[in-house]
Amino acid sequence: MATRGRHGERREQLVTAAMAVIAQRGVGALRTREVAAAVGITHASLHYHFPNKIDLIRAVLERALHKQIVLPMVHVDEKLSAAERLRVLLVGLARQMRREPGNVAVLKELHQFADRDDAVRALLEPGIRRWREFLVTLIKQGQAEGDFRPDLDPSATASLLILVTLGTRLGGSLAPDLDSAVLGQIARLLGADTAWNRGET
Amino acid sequence: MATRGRHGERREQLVTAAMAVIAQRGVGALRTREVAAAVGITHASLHYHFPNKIDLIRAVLERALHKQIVLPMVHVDEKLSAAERLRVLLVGLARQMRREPGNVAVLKELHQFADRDDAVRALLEPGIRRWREFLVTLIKQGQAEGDFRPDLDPSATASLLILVTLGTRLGGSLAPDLDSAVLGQIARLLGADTAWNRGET
Amino acid sequence: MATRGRHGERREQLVTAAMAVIAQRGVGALRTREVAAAVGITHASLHYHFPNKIDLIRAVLERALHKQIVLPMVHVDEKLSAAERLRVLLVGLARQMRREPGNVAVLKELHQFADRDDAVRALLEPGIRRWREFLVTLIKQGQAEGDFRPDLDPSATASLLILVTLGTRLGGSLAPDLDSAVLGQIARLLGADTAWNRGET
Amino acid sequence: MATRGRHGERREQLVTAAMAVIAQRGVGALRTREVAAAVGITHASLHYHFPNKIDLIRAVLERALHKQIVLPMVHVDEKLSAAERLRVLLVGLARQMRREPGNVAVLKELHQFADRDDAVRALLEPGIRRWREFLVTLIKQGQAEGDFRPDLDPSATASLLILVTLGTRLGGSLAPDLDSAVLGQIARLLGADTAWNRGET
DNA sequence: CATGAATGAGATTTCATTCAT
DNA sequence: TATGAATGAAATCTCATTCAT
Repeated sequence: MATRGRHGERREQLVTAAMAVIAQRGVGALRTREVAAAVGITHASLHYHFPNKIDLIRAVLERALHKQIVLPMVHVDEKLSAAERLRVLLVGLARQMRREPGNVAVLKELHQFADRDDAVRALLEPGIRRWREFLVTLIKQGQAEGDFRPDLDPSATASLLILVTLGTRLGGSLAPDLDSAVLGQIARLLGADTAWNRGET
Repeated sequence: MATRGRHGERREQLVTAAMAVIAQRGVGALRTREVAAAVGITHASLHYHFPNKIDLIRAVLERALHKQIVLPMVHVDEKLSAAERLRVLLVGLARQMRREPGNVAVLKELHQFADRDDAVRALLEPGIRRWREFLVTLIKQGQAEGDFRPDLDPSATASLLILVTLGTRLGGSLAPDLDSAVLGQIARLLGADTAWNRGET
Repeated sequence: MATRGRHGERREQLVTAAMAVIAQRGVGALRTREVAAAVGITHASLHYHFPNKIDLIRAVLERALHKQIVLPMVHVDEKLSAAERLRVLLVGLARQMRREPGNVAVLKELHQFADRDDAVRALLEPGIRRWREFLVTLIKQGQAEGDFRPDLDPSATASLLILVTLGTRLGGSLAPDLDSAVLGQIARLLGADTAWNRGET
Repeated sequence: MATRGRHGERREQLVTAAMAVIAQRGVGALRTREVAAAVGITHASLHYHFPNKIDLIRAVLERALHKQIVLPMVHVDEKLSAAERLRVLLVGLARQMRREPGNVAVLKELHQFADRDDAVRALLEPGIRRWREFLVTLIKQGQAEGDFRPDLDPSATASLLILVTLGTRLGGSLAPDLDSAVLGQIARLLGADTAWNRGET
C-alpha cells in the first residue's frame, strides 16, 4: 500500500540488489544501507520506496517465486507425453538450479522465513499447491498413457517428488546433486514395465 | 571437545535453552541475554561458558545432530531384514520429527547456517555422509536378500532417499508429510516383484 | 581528508570535546558516549560522523599537531636573526605549553599511542622530521651569522634540542620547567663568544 | 598493605609478567587474566596476591624505577672525575635503554600514569629529584675540577640534562637516538676550554 | 594458595527508522 | 525523489572483582 512508485524503476533496481545480497549471504545479512548503496542512493531514500525492510524482502520473494516456480511450469512443451514432460521438468529444474544458484538461495532463505512470517508463507504456499496439482495430473496422465506403473498412488508420488525437489532446493551444498543418475533412477522407479523400465535414462 | 567444563551442567542447560529459542524463532533471533536469563544467569556469565555466541550455536548443532541423525541410525534392530530396517528407519525418522519438531527446526536453521559457517558445515557434512553410507549398505543388502529391485543403483537411490529426508526436514510446514501413504509408496517403488511389491505398506 | 562532511561543524565540535577529555584524563579514558553528550547528541549519532573511535582520535591528533607544531614554525618573524628566531621559537613553545596545557597533554597521549598505532605514528613522524629540518637550518644560519659556536654539529645539536622539547612536552608535571633560566643556559651554551654569550636570557 | 605474601615468589613472577605486557603493549592493554595465565594461575588467583589491579601496576613501577634510576646512579666508579662520571652515566643510560627497551617502555607508561595517579606520582618524583641533585653535584664538581665551563648555571644545566633524558626515555621510537654524536655534542657544550672542548667525545 | 562460577557495570558498534529540508 | 543528521533500541563482548569451596 502506497508502496509502488509510478513506474518504479528504482524499485526494481532495489529488488535486484536485495536479491543479490540475499542469494549470497542470506536474509539475515540483508542491510538496507548496502542495498541502497548498490543502486546509488542513501538508505534514507530507500525508505521512500519501501517503508519497511520487510516490504523489500517480500518484493524479492515475489520475484524469486515467479522465476523459479511459475515460469518452469509454463514453459513445458505441451505436445510431449506426460512421462517426458515430467522428465523435462525435472531436468530443467535441476539445470536452472545449477545455472542460477542465486535464485535457489533466495528461495531457500524465504522458505525459512515462511515459517514465521505469515505473509511470506501465504505467498509460498500456493506455489507449492499448484506444483503438487501439476504433478498429480502429470502422473495420472502418464499412467493413462501407459508410461507409469499403474500401481502408483498419484498423490503420494507427487508428495515424494515434491520432497525431492524441496530437498534439492533447500539442502544447498550439502544435498546430493539432482544429476542424471538420480533422475534416471527416478524414471526407472516410476516407469511401467514397458517404457522407462526397459532402459534408457 | 566443546569448550570448557568437567561437569558442564550449566553448559547443557544453556544449550537446551538456546535450542528452544532456535527451534521456535530461528538462529537469527537467538539472543545471548535471553538464553542466559532462561537458565537464571547473566549474559556476562554465559560468556564464561561460551566465549562466543557462535560456540553456543555450534554446541546446539552438535546436540541436534546427535539426536536426529546419530541416534536413529544406532537404534535399529539388527535382526531385521534390510528392507524392514529401512522402513523402520524412515518411519522412526518421520515419527521423531513429528514428536520433536524443535529438533527439526534447529537442524533446518543450522543447515542454513552451514552454507556460510565452515565450522558448522564441517559438523553437518559427516552426518550426511554417514547417512548416505548407511543407506547404500542397506540397499545393497536388501537387494542381496531379494527384497529390493535388482536394477536399483544403490548410490542414486541413496541420493534420492537423502533428498526426501532433507526435503522433509527442511521443507518445514510447507513440505508434504512423510506419512504412511508416502512411505508405502517408497516401499512399493523399491520393492522387488516378490516382497514389498506384493502388498502391505 | 578526514572522514566525511562538507560543513563538518559537528565534526569539529566533537573533536574539540574529545580533545578536552584526552587532555584531562587521557586517551584511555575517552568514551564515545561522553564526547557525544558533550556536544548534545547521542553516541549513536557520533558514529555517523566518525565510524570508529579511532577515527575520532586521529582527528584529534591532526588538530593538536597542527596547533602545536605546524603553527609555531610558521609564525616566526622572518626578519630576525637565526639565533633570535630560535630563542623566540623556544620561548614561544614554552609559553604556549604553559597556556594550553591541554594541547600538550593531548600530544603526550598521542605520542604514547603512536608506538602502537601506525596511522597515528604516520601523522606524528613528519611533524618531528620537519621540526628537525627546521632546527638544522636555523643552526647553520646562526653559525653563518656568527651567533652560534662554529664547532656545533648542526644535526647533533638539533637532536639535542628535539630531545629537550620532547622531554618538556612528555615529561609533564614531572619535567623541569623550560623557564628562562634553562632557556638562557641553552643560549649561552650555543652562543659564540660574541652574541648570546655576552648576556641576557 | 596486606599485599605481600611471605616470600612472594608468585608475586615476583606476576610482576615480571605484567612488566612484559606493559612494555610491549602499554598499561592500557594490561589484563589481569593474561598476566595470571602467563604464570600459570587463574585471574581469580591473581587477586590473592594483588587485591587490585592498580596494586599490581604499582609493583611493576617500583621494580622498573629501581632498575632504571637507582641502579645506574649507584654503580658509577667513584674514582673518576666528575666530567667523566657524567659521561659514563649518560653513555650507560643510553646503552641500557638500547638493551632493555622493555624497561623504558614501562617507565614511559608509568610517567603517563603519574599525571593522574598520585600514588604513582609520589613514587616517580623522588627519583627525578635525586637524579637532579646528583647532576647538580656532578656539575659543580666538574666546574671545580676545571672540566666544565665556569659560567654554567648548575641548576639550569641539570634541568637541561634531565629534559634530554626524559625526551629520550619518553619520546620512544620517535625521539632522536642518544647516540655518540649527541653525547659528544653535549660534552663539547659543557666543557671548559681545556678538557672536553679541545676535542674527543 | 588456588579455582570455578558468577556478576555488575560498562563500552563500542549496528541498524532500521524518522524527519526537516 | 533524495539526502544529511539524528535517534532508540539493542546486541555482543570485556574485564575486574567477589566468593564459596
